[in-house]
Amino acid sequence: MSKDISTELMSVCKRRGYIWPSFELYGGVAGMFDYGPLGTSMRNNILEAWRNIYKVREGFIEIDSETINPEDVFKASGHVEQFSDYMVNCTECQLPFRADHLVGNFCENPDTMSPAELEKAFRDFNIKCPECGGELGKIEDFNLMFKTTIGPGSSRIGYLRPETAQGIFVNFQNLYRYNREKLPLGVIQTGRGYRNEISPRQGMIRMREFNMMEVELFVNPEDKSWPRFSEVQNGELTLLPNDTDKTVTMTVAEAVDKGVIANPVLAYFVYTTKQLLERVGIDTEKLRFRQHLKDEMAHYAADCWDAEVLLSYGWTEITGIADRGCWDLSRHSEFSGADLSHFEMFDEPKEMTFKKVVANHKKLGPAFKEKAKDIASALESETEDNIFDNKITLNINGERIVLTDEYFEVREVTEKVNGKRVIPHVIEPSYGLDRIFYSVLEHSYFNDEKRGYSIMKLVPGIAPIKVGIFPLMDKDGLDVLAKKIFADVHSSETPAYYDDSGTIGKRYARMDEVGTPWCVTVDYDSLKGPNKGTVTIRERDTGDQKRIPADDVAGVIRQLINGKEFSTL
RNA sequence: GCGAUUGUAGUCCAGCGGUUAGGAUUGGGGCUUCCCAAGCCUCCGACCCGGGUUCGAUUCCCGGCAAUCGCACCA
Repeated sequence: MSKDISTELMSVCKRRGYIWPSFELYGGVAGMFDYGPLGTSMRNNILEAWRNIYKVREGFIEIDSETINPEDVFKASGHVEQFSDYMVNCTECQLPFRADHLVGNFCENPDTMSPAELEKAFRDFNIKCPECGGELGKIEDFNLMFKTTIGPGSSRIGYLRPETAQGIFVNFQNLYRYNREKLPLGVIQTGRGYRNEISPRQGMIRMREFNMMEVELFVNPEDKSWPRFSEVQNGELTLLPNDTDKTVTMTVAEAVDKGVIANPVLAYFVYTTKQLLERVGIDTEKLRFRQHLKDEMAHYAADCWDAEVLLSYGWTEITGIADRGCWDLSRHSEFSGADLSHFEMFDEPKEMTFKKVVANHKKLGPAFKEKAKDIASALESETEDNIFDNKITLNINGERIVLTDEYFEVREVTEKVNGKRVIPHVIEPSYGLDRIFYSVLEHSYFNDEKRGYSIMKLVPGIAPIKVGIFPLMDKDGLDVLAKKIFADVHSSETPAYYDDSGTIGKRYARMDEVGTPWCVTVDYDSLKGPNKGTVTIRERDTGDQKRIPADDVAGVIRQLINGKEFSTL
């Protein structure tokens, strides 16, 4: 496939109302696109297909959180550190470098230095380009998050979220309680994310403001099975594991058994992703799952697979499916101080016998007065190991207090333990909606030499318009019947398009170009003769026509959308 | 961010230091029993933005913005 395809396709998309580059009136802004009427419909259809799988089939719960987040969230998530680098370009060879890395051998804590300090260090230590020895240019702040302030003044820093995931993590306690404190807990969210890309390229593939469909599945770290795994175990996957450079085809069960994919739940959602992409019209011949390379994987990720599709731009990531371990919840727990763990009940309570330090309140009270309460609670968290010479040394609000054994006793107790606390692990299938949208268009786009124009072979479920309805001529009562059918179809909640302009061929062509799967035409036979009361229905991809009763159009279209074969009409 | 190429109706392309800026196609209206972009008539629609040179710039020069490609970055 040549580069021209994307140019041609974007031209059709712009002309027909799928996609418009944003702000063209004012010269345009790179990496930003608006969805036109047809694009908006199709995008909603893809989103609905995704919801049908995750919300309906899997029973996950959906939320909608803020796009502007306070700085704390991204400090915890690591984005503040990870997305903010000082960069410097060599003035000779133009290669960019992390400024803090260059001064690493000369300065303490280079990552805390300001741009001015870094530039001073370049001069002081005579640091040159490590590649060619050229002079280094001026330092630039390289922040991929859009920064803003919340409220008046500039004290409260906020960022536009670079992913929707954090909105789920910061709501973990609410979600966990909503789910009645049970795992697995599947949560989904769609919405926009923002990254101030340095150099957006490849049209809709790298956007500065983009739409995501994210799933965060919280599971017990010790149980990465999945109840419906058996339903997909024989499904085939095209995989590109990170220890080889060629793709292998194997079943889901094989991938897990051979340890290619780390665990069943991850494998299940890799296959789910294939199901979704196929359903919305991705050509599975041009789909593969590539495992992240060891050094490419985030340090916390246990395993990560990207769904990649072959586009005119080359293999392009459109979905990432990662086992993020306990990283996200641990970080938010650490930064917020909140308990984000799950209480895992044992199958049967365990009797555990251990030695416990018990405070003697009767003695403590009179001896320590108002300090007694703090001392007692500190005592009870002590263990036998800290008793030396029958004494325990405590640190109460900075004061060192030594207690003899008249103030406590060590008792052997037997307690029933019902379970333990664990930090859930996160399985994250994260879908780039705009990339999927574009990929569907590219995989559906065919330049039909015979017809002399392009066809968009969208799957019916995704097509923004399901049926075009035309009177052969805009007179003689043909228009009356056509308008009635149009109203019928709309009454059955099926998007249709009425067209009475120009010649019939032109109207078919228009519908083919935007991907409408069927067209219905009212002709003179519809009004009189043996075919009275029937109309023609035409299939987009073949051009084949059948006659069906005019009254049945709405019903037939619904059947066709639901998968009935056109040839059986 | 660097380099190369480019920027004219919705789309594709032509052109020029002084033009009513040209064509094709799309789009609107009309005619035609009109089933695969048929034909005829008719109408609407553009020189990316800002400076400079010049009597005069859509055209030449500089800068910006945007696009395509390569490098880098990002995932």
